[in-house]
Amino acid sequence: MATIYDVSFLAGVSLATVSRVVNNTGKVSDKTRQKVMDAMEQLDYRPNTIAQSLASNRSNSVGVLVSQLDGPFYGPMMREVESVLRAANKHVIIAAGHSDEAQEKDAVEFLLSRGCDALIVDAEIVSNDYLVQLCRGKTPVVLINRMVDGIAEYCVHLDNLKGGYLASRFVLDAGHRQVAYISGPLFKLDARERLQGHKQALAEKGIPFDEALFHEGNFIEEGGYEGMAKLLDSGKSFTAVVCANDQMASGAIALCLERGLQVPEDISFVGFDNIPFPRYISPKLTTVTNPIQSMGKMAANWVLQQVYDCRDAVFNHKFEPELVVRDSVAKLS
Amino acid sequence: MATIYDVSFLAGVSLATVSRVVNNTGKVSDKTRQKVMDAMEQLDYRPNTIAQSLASNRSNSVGVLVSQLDGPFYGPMMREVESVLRAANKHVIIAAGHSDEAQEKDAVEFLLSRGCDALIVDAEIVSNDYLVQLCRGKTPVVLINRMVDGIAEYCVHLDNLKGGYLASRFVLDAGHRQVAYISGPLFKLDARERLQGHKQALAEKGIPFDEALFHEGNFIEEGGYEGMAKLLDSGKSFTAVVCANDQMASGAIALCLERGLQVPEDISFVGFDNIPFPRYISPKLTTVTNPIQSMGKMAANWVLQQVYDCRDAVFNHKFEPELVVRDSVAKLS
DNA sequence: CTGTTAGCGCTTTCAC
DNA sequence: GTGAAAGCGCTAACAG
Repeated sequence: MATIYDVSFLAGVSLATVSRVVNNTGKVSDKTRQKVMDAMEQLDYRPNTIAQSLASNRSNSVGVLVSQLDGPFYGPMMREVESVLRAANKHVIIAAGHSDEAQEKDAVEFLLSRGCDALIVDAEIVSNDYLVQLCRGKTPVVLINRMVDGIAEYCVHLDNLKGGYLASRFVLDAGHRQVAYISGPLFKLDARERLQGHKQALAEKGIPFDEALFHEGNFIEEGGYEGMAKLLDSGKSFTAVVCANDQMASGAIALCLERGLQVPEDISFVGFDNIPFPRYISPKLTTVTNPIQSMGKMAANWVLQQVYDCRDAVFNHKFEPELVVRDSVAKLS
Repeated sequence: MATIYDVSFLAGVSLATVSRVVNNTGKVSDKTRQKVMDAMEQLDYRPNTIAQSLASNRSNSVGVLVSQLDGPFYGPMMREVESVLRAANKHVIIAAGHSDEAQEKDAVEFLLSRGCDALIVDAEIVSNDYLVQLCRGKTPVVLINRMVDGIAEYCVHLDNLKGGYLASRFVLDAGHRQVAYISGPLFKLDARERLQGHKQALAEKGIPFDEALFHEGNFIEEGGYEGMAKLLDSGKSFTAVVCANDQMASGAIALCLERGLQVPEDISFVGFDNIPFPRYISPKLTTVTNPIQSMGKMAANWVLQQVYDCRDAVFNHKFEPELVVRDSVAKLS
């Protein structure tokens, strides 16, 4: 692999000049530039980015921490992040936290020690204090899917409460009065917020929240499936189920179909997230959008702006969910 | 940020000694080691990985190229890759090729110039020649989902032909004789191989391949949906559809349900890949497994072994698909 | 077992 | 406009 020395020698100029044309910085005469370009071409020179990083104290890489790499949720977000960042020639280093505190912290350390110029973090477990500390650190950080007091300016998040409210409100407006709720794991903030939205919608209609119609799931299909079984077996009657995400809704619907229940004739369903798949199942799932792609893009652009001062986007902190009405809720009234 | 100098000064030892304890290489007396450890602790020293890389000519990072970051397919693979590699303290740098030749090449360049110690590549478009060239290069490469003559030892792939055969064979054995086929885009090798398996199964039963019952889709839901519409509208009759992946099968089934067709009573379906979601739709999709996770894990382990000489796994090149029988195929005979 | 000493390949003042 | 030279923080002979 040719080095900058080889190029400077071949072109008959100094190191500094080669560096200038490589980085397109400083003034270089056209003639010199051409000589350098030719030499680079001839040697198939490509800068050693490691050396660049060491010398310039910039790694040109940004670390992304998500809780999982699989599943329908983070893929679309990462897609946007990668796409924005690579267009700007920045590297994306990924790490997964797997919803485990030690792993999350470990991943952050890992990314930090890698010398990432910035971090995009979707942390589920670590404490607010830890995040505050992190944001106060030297490396710029943007937090996705989380709103932490005191560092709100680094947070990009969805109004989950409103989303939960919209979902439940829709079911209620359709005339349902006995509404079950399959929640995400309550150690996750978004799960708590969505539940809170549900309770708020209930309260507005003067319906008391009934613990017997509540199940704490895990945000994946299995959890919805099991939760639904529990709910059904409890003997409590209900005509609709609000699920804290689409994956659990799918699992729950699957169980209903297995037991010969019609959706939405016998039981209505609402989901959350608007992931791609449920559009293709029957009945099409009514749900609430979660603009995770936009959030990913926003985070990436913010990094670009803050760290590499390219572009200048307005930083939108709070994203609004919207109801997507499809076919899984029956009108009762 | 403390440097190795600070540590060596505080501990009263040389740079080399500090380096030795950091890397756990060479012999260091317990007493000295302890002094160094204390100093590191006290200074909250963390090695600068960029400098390490430059000096050791190793980046401790491996590049992963996939065609997309979203979708149900690559997530599980990346999950395994990340998990294996991070456990070994290696960084995972990702890039997406988006099924575009320029972008794929670009991504490879990108990863290479980053000084990745190895590459795990799922390239769909670039030519075999390009890949041969790449594999002959200095950086070790493992190719996923592709079998290229001459560099077979670097390939990890699925026997797609067999998979296609299994799917069609099952439908045929169930008594279906008019079988439509919704293919993946034929510029992709796996799509071609699966189709070939289909044709082989057909041939075994003495059934001629009928162009009118064939649709070239795009491996995503929309393609299945549209292909199904085309097939249905063509007026040709058929009792089963073999889809080259589950996503298209889902789209196709969705269209059937919209049109009031029963699955599998009116039309039977088989998919391919065994992605998580379709297990939760109705009817549960009969499909063929694609052990993409195992392939990811295998690739990562190979890298570990080859590049970092840890572990010693047997390198399994060819993975076998298996039929998963669920409820989407009706028995006709 | 420990220290000395060159670099790794590039950026970046500071002169000229 | 261009060049000289001093590092960036660490590894890896080599010597002792």
